[in-house]
Amino acid sequence: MTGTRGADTAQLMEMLSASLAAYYGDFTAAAASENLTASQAKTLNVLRRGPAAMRVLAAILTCDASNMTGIVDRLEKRGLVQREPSPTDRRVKNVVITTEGERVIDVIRGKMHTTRAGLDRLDDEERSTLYALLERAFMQQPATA
Amino acid sequence: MTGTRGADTAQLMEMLSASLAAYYGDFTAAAASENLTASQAKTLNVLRRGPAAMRVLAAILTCDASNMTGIVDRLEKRGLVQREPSPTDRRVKNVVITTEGERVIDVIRGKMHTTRAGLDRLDDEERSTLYALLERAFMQQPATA
DNA sequence: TATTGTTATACTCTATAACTATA
DNA sequence: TATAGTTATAGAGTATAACAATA
Repeated sequence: MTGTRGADTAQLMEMLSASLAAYYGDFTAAAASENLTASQAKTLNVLRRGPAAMRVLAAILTCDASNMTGIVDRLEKRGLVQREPSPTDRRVKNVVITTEGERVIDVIRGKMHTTRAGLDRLDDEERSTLYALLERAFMQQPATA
Repeated sequence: MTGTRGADTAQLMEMLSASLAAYYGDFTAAAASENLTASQAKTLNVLRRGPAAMRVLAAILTCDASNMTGIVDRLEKRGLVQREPSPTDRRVKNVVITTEGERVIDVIRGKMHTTRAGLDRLDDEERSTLYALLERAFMQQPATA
């Protein structure tokens, strides 16, 4: 665990790439099993924590605002989210997840068996270490939060 | 680094999700700066290590074989890859990266400033640890390699 | 004037099904 | 029969530009 092998930047980026691809594949498959695309599931995942304006959603999903219209349209058509007018700014529409939407995203999370099995191979201390290292490397960008 | 905070599965999966978004956003932006989509750049990245048949590429990129036709078409039209007939099986076409393709994917890798800066925050031992943990968690799936 | 959300447009990615040429 | 690659098709994601309503 303290060796130097496999620690140069190129190899680490390859490992990150492969790991994140595995995670993303697991997420996409779980979403597909509920007939949702990855973008739709990601949107539900964000809304799971609370309502957000269209513009805010687009910023979080790093896509153009015009894309959110279609994504939210499809989620709304399936009754997984709802558009509500903002009380404070009549230009803004807040998107709210429905009870059914919460149910579906929770099911998807529960279906990420590959990721869960992988994380289960780590003990508590290793999981804390992994969390801390990812946080250091990815969550402290100067102006990307 | 040995604390227990932030180590439960749900939080760790959130951190993975956020890390993925940061990494993928960095990669996508770098690819876009060279007028390539993420799928096109990912294909070049795979071919950087050697030729591969259409079918094999599709398996690695986890998409249907029919998708590769279009992706490789566009890369070929820009002179970044070439289709070559397999000497051993006349059904198979091997896709080979060109010198220009190698140049472009190397440029893209070099432009992943956010990811590189993040990894630079870790010292050698931390990088080795991160590599080992990711390998344990994601690279030892029973039948997904 | 600037901003929010939408529409229109064009391109890319994606899976499914059907096709061809091989094996 | 089965497999490799392609084509046709349709749905979804994506960015750009232009627009109406609101700030």
